[in-house]
Amino acid sequence: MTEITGWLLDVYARPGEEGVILWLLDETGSERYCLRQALPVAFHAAGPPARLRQLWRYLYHRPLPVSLSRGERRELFSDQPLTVLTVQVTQPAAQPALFREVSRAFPDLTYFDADLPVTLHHAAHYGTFPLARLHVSVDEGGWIQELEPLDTPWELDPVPVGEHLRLLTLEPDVDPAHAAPTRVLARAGRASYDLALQPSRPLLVNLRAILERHDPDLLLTTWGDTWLLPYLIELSRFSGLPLPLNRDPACRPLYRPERTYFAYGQVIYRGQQVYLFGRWHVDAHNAVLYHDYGMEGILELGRVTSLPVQAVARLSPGSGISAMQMLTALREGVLVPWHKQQAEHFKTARELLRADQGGLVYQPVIGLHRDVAEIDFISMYPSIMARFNISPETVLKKPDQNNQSLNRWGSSAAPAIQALNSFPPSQREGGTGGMGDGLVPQTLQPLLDKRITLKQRLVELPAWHPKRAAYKARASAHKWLLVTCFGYLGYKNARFGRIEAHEAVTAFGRETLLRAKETAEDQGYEVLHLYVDGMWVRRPGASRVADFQPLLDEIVERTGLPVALDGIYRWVAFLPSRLDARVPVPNRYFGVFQDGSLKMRGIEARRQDTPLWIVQVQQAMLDRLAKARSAGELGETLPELRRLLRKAGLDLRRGRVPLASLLVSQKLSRELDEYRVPSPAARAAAQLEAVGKHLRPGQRVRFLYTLGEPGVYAWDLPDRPNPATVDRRYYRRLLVRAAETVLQPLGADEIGLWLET
DNA sequence: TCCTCACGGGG
DNA sequence: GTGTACGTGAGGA
Repeated sequence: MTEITGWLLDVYARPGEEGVILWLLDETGSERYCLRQALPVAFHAAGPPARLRQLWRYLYHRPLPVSLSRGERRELFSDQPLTVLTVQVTQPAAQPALFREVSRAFPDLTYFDADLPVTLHHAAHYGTFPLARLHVSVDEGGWIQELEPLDTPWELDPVPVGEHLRLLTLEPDVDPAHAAPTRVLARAGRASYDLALQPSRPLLVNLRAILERHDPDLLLTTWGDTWLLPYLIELSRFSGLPLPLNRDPACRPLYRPERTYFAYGQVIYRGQQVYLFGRWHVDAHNAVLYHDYGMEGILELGRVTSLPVQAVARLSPGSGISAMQMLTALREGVLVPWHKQQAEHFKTARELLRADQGGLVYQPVIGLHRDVAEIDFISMYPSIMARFNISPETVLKKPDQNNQSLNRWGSSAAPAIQALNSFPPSQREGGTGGMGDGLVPQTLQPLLDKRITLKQRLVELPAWHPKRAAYKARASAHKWLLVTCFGYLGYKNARFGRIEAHEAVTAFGRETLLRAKETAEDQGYEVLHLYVDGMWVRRPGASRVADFQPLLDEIVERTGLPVALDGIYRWVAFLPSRLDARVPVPNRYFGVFQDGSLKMRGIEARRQDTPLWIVQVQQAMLDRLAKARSAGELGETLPELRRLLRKAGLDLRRGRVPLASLLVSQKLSRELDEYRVPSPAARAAAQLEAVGKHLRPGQRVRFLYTLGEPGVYAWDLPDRPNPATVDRRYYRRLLVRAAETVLQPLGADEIGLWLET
């Protein structure tokens, strides 16, 4: 028997084999072990007893060894235990095919635990997760006989794998979507190799030598999913020269096709993916939010979701939160439904009318305000779910029927909302994440706790501290999980979703914000604006953090939810609608905090489709405003802003603005033939289509506005655009518009005239 | 004036 | 392997 202590890299099932494969990195960092372990994987079927007996006979006579048993299980939405037929296999890799067959032969039965990733079974069974510290006992045949996890996903400072994790980066010299790469740069530790792509023989020989010499645990590429790995694999196949991208020789790289889907209110494109076995492949350009939280965030997501690192890198946070909920269910012995078969409860017409209210949004007081404090609820919706135990299975439980007091929403409000008034938040029990909580709050609570601790650490650590960046990335990864968790409640295909729970959360949110508003008004504040989970308040004489502390404390007392002072503005400007200057809009504003930092929302500089040059000019103007010590000094900045703008106008006229800074980048929302009105982005995409470059919905297209038809020039066309064709008047309009946004609150008008000489 | 299309928010 | 809100602004018919 061999004893090994180390970090878990991966768990997966090999076709045709018993149990699962585990890759372990030992604690000295010198060895990688490929081990095997038994893992029983089971799914359950429920239905009429006669049909279950038929299924039993059907499975009994099949060649694949399965063990069948009858039993009772808990189903989330029912108080009664459910009788199920449990089908267990010893070859986890065989389960998907077996289940497909069964569900086709017996489509009338209800299935549970049927389509879970094998890592979830392993996590639920053994308490594992990627990069978990494990102690294992291994027999002579390489089978794990005992496994003991030495930490949990909730460890704030797990023993760092750090330098032990060997990294190889591969990077082509140019973006393959725009030009044909000629070289690829490989780096491992201090070594770096510049390899020519042609001729291919030495390329493959060298790459193979590099892979064998460094034996990386992580292959970090740019465009590795969408181009480099498929290219190399094809090259290797064609030439017959082996290229050991996988560490596990028994497996071949796994391809997943490109796809386009709709989520978060927009079309999202995810390129083709290449998964490796025995080592991780992450393509920084095809990974979700890589720019936001990087590898550190991906590893954190792996730890808390227990999904494989290669998967979390490419999955939306929605699947992460979904995996966590399934894990909670598995551990609690609650059945995980196959797909989502939970229909919304029938609604009366009146209920439909009030349904689907979102967050509370006020119209701000237009104009410039000084000494305004912004108070935000921390992770408001997740906090509400945890605090008030809102979960798909708890939300329809009848509240105390004796209490018939009318609430703000009238008598048609959902029971959960009545419960809100029956139980003032500050007195209500529960929501502690302990036993007896709903599935969703139980899943959320440790996440909320960990995120808050991470953020506390960030406040305590000095700016130079080396751990800061990692904490920041991890906190950011958590943020996304928490944000999507709320949306997932209302998603019709979520396994553990229910629209009523979603509505209950927003109802609690509105009530919470209203209580905060009342609290502020009771303390003599003027409330300038409310937005979903934030509040802007002002009171003469209150301008320091300590002045607002009593208000914060009282809000926590009255709502039961955590709040934070986002900051105190020296001044903040709420902008009017462009279409009607008398109408305020809820989310267009900018301001400067007391520490001199800027905050802006909804203006040009925040938009992804604003040309870089426009962003830079607007940002420069805002930076200048931020230098004013007080709102009173803002007027004095006008001459300098005027100079800035004139110079920008002159740069444009004289052709001194780099074309690349004038590029607009927009996402295609549909296939080209589906446009009823061809948008500029669609016209640019059509130009690319004409030269054989097809773009899918969700992909970005970069273009310039040009004179004449079709009015745009796609940046990725083979020929460089002629600078003389740039539509300068159009860019001038964009410039004036962006300047107006900034200057409007200062009372400056006729901005266009500033550009005349 | 109406229609279509693209973007943001969270921290 | 997944969140089909909702409002604003821009541009063209």
